[in-house]
Amino acid sequence: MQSELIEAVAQLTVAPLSVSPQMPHNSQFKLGAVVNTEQFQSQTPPDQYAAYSYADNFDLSLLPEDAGIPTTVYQYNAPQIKIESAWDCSSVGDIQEQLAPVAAASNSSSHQLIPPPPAYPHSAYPSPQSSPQQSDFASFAYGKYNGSYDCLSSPCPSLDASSIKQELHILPPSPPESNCETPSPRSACSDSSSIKAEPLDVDVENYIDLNSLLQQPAAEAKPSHQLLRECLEDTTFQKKHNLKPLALESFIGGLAEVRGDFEPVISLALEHAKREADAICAELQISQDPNAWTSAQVHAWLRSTLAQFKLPPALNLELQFSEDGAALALLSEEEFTRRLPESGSTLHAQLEIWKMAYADQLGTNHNHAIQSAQPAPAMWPTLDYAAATTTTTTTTTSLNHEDSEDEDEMEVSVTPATVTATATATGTATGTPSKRSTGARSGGGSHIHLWQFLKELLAAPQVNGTAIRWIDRSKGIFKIEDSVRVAKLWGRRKNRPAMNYDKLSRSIRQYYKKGIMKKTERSQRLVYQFCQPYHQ
DNA sequence: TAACAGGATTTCC
DNA sequence: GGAAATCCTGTTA
Repeated sequence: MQSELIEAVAQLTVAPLSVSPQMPHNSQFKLGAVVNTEQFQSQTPPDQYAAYSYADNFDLSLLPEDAGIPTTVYQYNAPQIKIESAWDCSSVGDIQEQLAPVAAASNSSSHQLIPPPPAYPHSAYPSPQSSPQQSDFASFAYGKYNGSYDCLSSPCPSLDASSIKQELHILPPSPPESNCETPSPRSACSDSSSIKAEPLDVDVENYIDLNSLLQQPAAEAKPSHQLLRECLEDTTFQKKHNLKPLALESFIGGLAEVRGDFEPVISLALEHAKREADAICAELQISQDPNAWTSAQVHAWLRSTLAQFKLPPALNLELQFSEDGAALALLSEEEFTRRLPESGSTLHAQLEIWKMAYADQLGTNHNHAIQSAQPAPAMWPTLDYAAATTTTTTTTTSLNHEDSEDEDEMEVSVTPATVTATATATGTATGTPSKRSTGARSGGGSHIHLWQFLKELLAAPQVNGTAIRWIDRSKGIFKIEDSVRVAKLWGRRKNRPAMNYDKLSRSIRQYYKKGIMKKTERSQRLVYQFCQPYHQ
C-alpha cells in the first residue's frame, strides 16, 4: 500500500498528464485529494469505503466531504472538477504488473491505481519565460527519455525505486521566501536509499524503503486501498498542523499554491498537449483555437479524436454536431454524452484539454495579444481556467455562489487585454483607465499597471484564489492572502526580481492619492478596495 | 514581526 | 513627465 501511494505521488511527477490514444476512454476518475506519506502508519479502520469501489473508476470525490485529507500542500478550495482521462493501458499494465502482489491481495473491488491527471493549465498568470526549475526539469526529461518529449506521452515509468527517487528529487524546492506552508516534496527526500516521509511531523521520521516495498509479499499488502482510505479518513494530522485538505482539482485550475513544486511537470504536460494539438492542427488544417473552427472543422476534429482514441465512429456526426467551434465549446459534458454515449465524455475531456492548451498559449503570448488590442471576440470564450473548470464542474457539482462569481469573472478579465478593455468600458472618471487602456502601453509585459495586474490575478480565482481574492467584488474589495506571492508575481511580470510586498504596497498606497484604490472603511490588513471606475 | 503610512529619490519608459 | 521602484523612518496591530 505504501508503494501504491508513493507510486501515485510519483506518477504526478513523471506522467505527462496527457490523454493517450491507447487509454481506455472509460477510465474515468475524479480527483478530490492528494495525500502525502504522513499517515501511512494509521490503524486499521473498517473498510467503509468499499461501497465506493468500481471496476475501473476510483472516485475520490465520492469520499465523504468531511473526510480529512492529510496534506502538507497548500490548500485551495476549488470547485469539484471532473476529469475525464484516458490513460495508457500498457502503462497501467506495467504498473499493475509491478504491483501484482498488491493487486493479488485486493478484494473484489479491484481498484486501479490513481492515475495522473491529464494535462492541466499551469497558470493563468502567464510567465513569459520558463523558470530555471522548468529548464532543469526539461533538461532532465530530455536526457532521461532520449531527448524526446514524446517519450513522455505515456505514463510509462519504470517503477523501480531509484526512478521514483529520481523523480522526487527533480522537484524544485518551495520558494524559501514564500508564505506557502508547503514543504517541497524534495524536502521529503533524504538520502539515496530512502524517502523521508513528512518532515513536518514532530517525533517520528518515517523512512520508506522503496525497494523493500516493491518486493513486499502480497500477504503484507493491505487490500483494496484500505490504508489510503484510512489516510483520507483520518483528520488528526491536519488538525494537529492546522492544515486544510487539498482538493486535487487545484492541480487543474487552482494550481497556484503547488505550482512551485509541480511547475515543471505541469509545464511539460502543457507542452505535450500543445505539441499534440499542433500536430493534429497541421494534419487537419484547423486552428489551434477551437473557437475558430467551422462546423466542418468541428466534424474533422471529432472524427480525428474518435480515431485517435479508438472510439467507435459516430454515425451522422454532421447531424449530431451541427455547431461550429464556438458553440461546441459551450456544450456540457452531458450534452456530449447524450449525443455520443460511448465517446462523448472523452471528446468533451479532450476538447477541454485543447482549450486549456490554447489558453495557455494565449497566456504565454499574451503580450502579443495585448498589442493587437483585440477585444474579447478574439479570445476563447472560456479561455481562462475558471471557465474551463466551471465547464467541467457543472457535471459533478451543483453550482454555488462561488461558481456564479467565477462566471462573472469570466466576463470581466483574464488577460490584461480584457482588463483594460473593461476599464475602458467603465468610463473615465479620472481619465486614467481609458488612457492606459489604449494600445500596447497597457496590459502585458512590463507596462502593465499594478492595479491592472491585481485585477488580472483576481480574475482567475481558480489559479490565484489563494494569493489574492475578492472579498466583495461588487464593491471592489479584495484581500491579498499571500503577500509574498503576489509581490513575487508582480516582480516577475515587471521583471523586478527584488520586488517585495513592501514595495508593492507602497505602489498601492500611491493609488490612494490617485483615486485608483483605497483602504476599506474598516481598515483591515491586506484588504484594499478599488475605487470607481476601476473595480468594474 | 508584518503590515501600514508616507516622504524623498531614482529608474524606466 | 508619469508610473513605478526603491529606500527610508516611523507607527500600528
